Amino acid sequence: MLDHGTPEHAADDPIESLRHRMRHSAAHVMADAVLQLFPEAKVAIGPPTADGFYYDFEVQRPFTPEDLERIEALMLETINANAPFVREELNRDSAQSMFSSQPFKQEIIDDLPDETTLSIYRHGEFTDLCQGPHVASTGEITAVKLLHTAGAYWRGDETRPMLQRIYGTAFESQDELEAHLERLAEAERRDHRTLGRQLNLFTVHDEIGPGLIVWHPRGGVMRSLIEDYWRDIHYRRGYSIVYSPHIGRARLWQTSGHLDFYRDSMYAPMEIDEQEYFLKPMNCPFHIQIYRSSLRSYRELPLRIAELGTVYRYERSGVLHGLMRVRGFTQDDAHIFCLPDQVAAEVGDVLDLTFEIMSAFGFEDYDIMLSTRPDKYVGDPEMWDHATESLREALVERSLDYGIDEGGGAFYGPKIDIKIKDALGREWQCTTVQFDFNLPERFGLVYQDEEGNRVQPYMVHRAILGSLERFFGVLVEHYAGAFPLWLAPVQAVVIPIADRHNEYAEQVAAQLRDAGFRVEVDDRSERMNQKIRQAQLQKTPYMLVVGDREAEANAAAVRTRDGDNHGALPLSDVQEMLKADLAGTPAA
RNA sequence: GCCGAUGUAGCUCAGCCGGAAGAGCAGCGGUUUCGUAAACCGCAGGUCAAGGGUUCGAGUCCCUUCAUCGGCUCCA
Repeated sequence: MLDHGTPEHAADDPIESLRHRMRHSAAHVMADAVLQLFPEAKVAIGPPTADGFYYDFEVQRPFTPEDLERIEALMLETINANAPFVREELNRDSAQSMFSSQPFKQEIIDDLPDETTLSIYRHGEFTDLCQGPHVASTGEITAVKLLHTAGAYWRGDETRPMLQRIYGTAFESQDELEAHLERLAEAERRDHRTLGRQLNLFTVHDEIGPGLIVWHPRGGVMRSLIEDYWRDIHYRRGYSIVYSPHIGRARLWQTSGHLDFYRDSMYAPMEIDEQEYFLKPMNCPFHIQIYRSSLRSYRELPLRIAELGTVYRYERSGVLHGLMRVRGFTQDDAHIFCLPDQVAAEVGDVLDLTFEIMSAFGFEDYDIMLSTRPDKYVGDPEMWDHATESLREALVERSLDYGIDEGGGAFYGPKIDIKIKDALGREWQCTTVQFDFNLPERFGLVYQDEEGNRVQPYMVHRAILGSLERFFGVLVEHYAGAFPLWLAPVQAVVIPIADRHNEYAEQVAAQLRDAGFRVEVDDRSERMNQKIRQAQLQKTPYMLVVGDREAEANAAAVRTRDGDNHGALPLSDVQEMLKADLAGTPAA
């Protein structure tokens, strides 16, 4: 097999480097086991990945869970045999004959540049084309586990054969492996699709259609809190907030180029008065029409037009995933039209805004990527350079670490993508800041400069949360459904101990509601224990237990969802406690 | 779209070799009025995803479609 390059950080970190070699070696041992059980199997590639390894095979029938058990058992035998990994270099001809029965290996050999030194690694009876590196012997694969199987195209190309991939992972100790499996289990417990149902936040329905979300009252409260905060901060940062329709005539999408280049992702047109209309897959053309609604002066720029714009895109059925990948979603979209000498400051402002917003939602770790001009591009190369420089400048000015994806920009402009890291360290793509040299040209955007010349403005497209649906999904998983007080759909539930306390419970709730809190009363004829359990399961931040003693004292016994019982507090103190909890949040 | 798995009550799931559709939770009715994570009794609830086929007989076997899940590819 082929090494696809050791990640640079792996070489620096001894543990990562060991894991990398161990997993790579485990992939060999797995292929060995598969060939013993399925001698007719054709092997493809089997690299280590960020947290494990896989190997792709072409086999007569897909692997079953029982197959995985047998393969894993055989792997353990090989590991126990502690067979050394032996590297050998060889020339192209002997490699070809060695792998004469392995067509994928032959293709790999054929595609390698002539000057490449071919090498193989052996352990026991098994030999694989491979650059290495590996551990010294199979016994050094300390803790290994096969996880699941999946289909995967040969070389990721859907016109090539579908292979069967087996995923597994390996660690330097059994403890580390178990910790990893525990992280996977924790991720499953946090799954926003499960929590979304349990906490009654949203659902998807067969009857409505795949990838289309309905937000329930509790999810709806949270969404409006997010939107309110978003609007407020955008107004304060000099954005104008607009609204645009969900459909537009074919001509608009013709001009924008979407019909030529994006049609596969658009919902089919509807015909009205012999005119074709399309559901919008993007908001840009509408914002551009706003820009074009008058002749713009340089004095008006920068013009920042923002919208929580709902778009519809046809996503292939196999890629839909809860809220993370849907067909109808709302982008927190904005388009900034500006002068050349405003570009750097505008980009910087977007970055600052991003970090402020993300931090409000508890995200503090980022992975930033700058993508530069690809081979095929539109627009003036000088404007490209200026734009790319301004992106870089904004990053450097803020001393931000960032990677560079050379040539990874869109055909219409360079961009910065920001991934946020959640509580489990998983990365989510949300924020994107992209220059666009295509649409201003297509729509003939201009402004009039000091000398009366009509000049094309710079256009920056940006979304910070990305889509409200995806961001909400990330938020659910980040907090595991235990939202901070300012976002919690129900901030406190009042729990009367017996029915005779219902009336007082309502008074408590009414007082807190007057103070602006979202409070419910659990007046079911159930025991207090049941009500507390329910509130815990709903991850309600505050439980206010009221019985005879509290009613007497105009108080409530405060329990927080971490299980702490704070005892009976006067209602005024309860309010203070909640207010203190809101300090430093957008609701403060 | 492709590979594989799955689809049974509102939810989570059992249902063996084809032979009378089940449980827990939720819901509803009643009893209970309780001090920090599940009171008790009862009732109701199903075109077994949809459509077709095989069979004396299909939740169970076969085909098609739809959806979901794990991936591939793509992406906010």
